[in-house]
Amino acid sequence: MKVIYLGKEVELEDGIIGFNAVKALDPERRKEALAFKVGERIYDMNQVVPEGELSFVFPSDKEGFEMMNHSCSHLMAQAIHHLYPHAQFGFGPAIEEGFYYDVDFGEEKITDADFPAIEAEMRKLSKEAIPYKRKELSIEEALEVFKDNPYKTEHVPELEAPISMYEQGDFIDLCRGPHVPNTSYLKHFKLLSLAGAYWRGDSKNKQLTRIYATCYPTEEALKEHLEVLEKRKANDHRRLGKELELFMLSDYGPGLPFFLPKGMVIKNELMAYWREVHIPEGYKEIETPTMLSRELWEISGHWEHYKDNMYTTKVDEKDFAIKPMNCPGALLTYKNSLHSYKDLPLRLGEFGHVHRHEASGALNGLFRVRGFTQDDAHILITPDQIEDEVKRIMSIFDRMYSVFGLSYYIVLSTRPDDYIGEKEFWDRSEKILAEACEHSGHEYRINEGDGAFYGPKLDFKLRDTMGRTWQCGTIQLDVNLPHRFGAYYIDEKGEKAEPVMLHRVVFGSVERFIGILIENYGGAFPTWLAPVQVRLLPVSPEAHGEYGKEVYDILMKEGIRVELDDANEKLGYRLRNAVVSKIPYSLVLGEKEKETRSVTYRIYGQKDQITVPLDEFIALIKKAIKEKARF
RNA sequence: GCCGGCGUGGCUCAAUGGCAGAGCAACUGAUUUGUAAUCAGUAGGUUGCUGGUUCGACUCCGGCCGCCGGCACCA
Repeated sequence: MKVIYLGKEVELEDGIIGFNAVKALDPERRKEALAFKVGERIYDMNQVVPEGELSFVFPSDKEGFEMMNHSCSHLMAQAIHHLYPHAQFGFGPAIEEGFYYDVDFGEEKITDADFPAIEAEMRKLSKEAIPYKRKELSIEEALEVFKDNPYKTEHVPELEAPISMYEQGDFIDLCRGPHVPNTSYLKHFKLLSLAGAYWRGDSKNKQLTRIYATCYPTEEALKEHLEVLEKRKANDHRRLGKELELFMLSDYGPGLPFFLPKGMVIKNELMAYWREVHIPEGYKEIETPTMLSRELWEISGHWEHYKDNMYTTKVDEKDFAIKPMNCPGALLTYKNSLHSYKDLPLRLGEFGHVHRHEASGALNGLFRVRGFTQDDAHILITPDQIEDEVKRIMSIFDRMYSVFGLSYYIVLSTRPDDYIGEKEFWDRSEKILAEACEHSGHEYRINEGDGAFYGPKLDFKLRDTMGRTWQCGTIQLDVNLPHRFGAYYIDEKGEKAEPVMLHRVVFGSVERFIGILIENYGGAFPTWLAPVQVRLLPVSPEAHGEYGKEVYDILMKEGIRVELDDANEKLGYRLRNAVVSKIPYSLVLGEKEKETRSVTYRIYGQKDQITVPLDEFIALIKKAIKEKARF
């Protein structure tokens, strides 16, 4: 039999299994190979090698890592099976940085204090080098094997026969495979956390206990990963927000962030930047009320569909709701005057402070809050302006995200089952959005059927320190709301026509975006965003404090955010404070500087001391601010 | 909302049934400082709230609130 190996044709005996193939082709690494791959499919080492392009999977490969973790989830399940014989197993897949298994422990309560015992049992089983044996059964046979497990019993009939199983000693599990040859390949693992997870992700179902864990090829790699997890915590925006006094949260208003003076600087700078970009793009800024009457929310449909998430109140026997979205208000402003097709696109921007009663368990720092500011805009266009407008918006997104050095991916959500409007409108819009994604040069995915009932949408996802992704920007097409509000424009023929509305946000929630930025910069903001841009440090406050005050006044007048630290402390101490506060520029002012009207600056994260005339420093920092450069 | 964990001075953490403590920060004084922590002193807590068990509760138990990790949610 001939196979292609490393681009060359090689001869292997017919019916050879993976173990023997690696022995023949790559004898040095034969003990490391976890599996072999022919074409796109991965096989266990004891399976017969079919014809095609052959390669081997090693622990260092992405596929190898995934396999190890998948096999490790079976190992963990076997250990749990030994310690908790009544435990029933749901699903246990590999995930990006490890694996989990959903387990029904019945009446038994499990806490992370039980982890060491499970790990110990896993280690014992690992030493026994129990082989993973693949079996293929009919549906009836599989149901017989799992007759006591309601979860597998539910799952088996949904699969196509033959049903593959993997048996390791006294434990058997339903599984597509492939797996590492035996449990001794898994030595460096750790159980990480415990969580409740609904069976099949449906909150109507029973909640199982999910155990998250991870497995690495070597002890060093595992250690390294655990260190990464620790380091990520140091960049957590909640921690940095507290340390740097950017924002706070109070028990008096869960999910309702307070912006402290330093955080407010960032928020204001972001809004200023937003205007700087949008006004020349033809956006007009509006402001609509925070609270509007029930009748309005009935027209928009929110009263019926979104009431559980709205804060409502009764005034003079009349129901009001605090806005969870800005669209109805924006449409009222649109309807305030008559519009011709010549007015379109009409771009109405608004920093709208909305409130939504999110589930208590969903709240998370600035990422998920109950009150937040959307950098919203509602754009009213004719149906044939969709393409052009979407492209314009995407170029704004690209421009703005790149200023922050943020990478993102796009998700296109298409027509759901319960859509409204013409199917043709949907097809055309989806095509336009998909093309826009392709031209953007960014990674994009399609979420089939996940669009809103009123139109397809593009979501822009940014990643946080912990590797979680958060929706920030979005572009949504909407044919519903303009219709419900009876919005129209006069077309070329002098007839009334219904506009299409685009909802779009770049930051999404300014609060969430700030959270992402805090983590992205590790709290060390570029000069233009830094709450304090310059800290002045007179060498001796007594001798040089006067010059310090002079420089302070000059920089203040130039609009630079400056602080003077003339505390009665050594220079080293005050410099350290400036560094810990992550201030971009620390300026040392001593005898030399005083005499020559100069400053000696040191940039955050660098050790160089550079002395320049004061005027020159002002010019260089202003340039950095103007260009939104880091320094 | 659900599962599990957690809640101690402004911050980070200790004390596990027996007198609530440390470091940092704050304040006072000395020192007058040249690139990541000068020294000494002072003050600061009804241990999230609430009910119970106990001679005695930060510690054990119940309820509530909040936070954290997930799940669900995010038209």
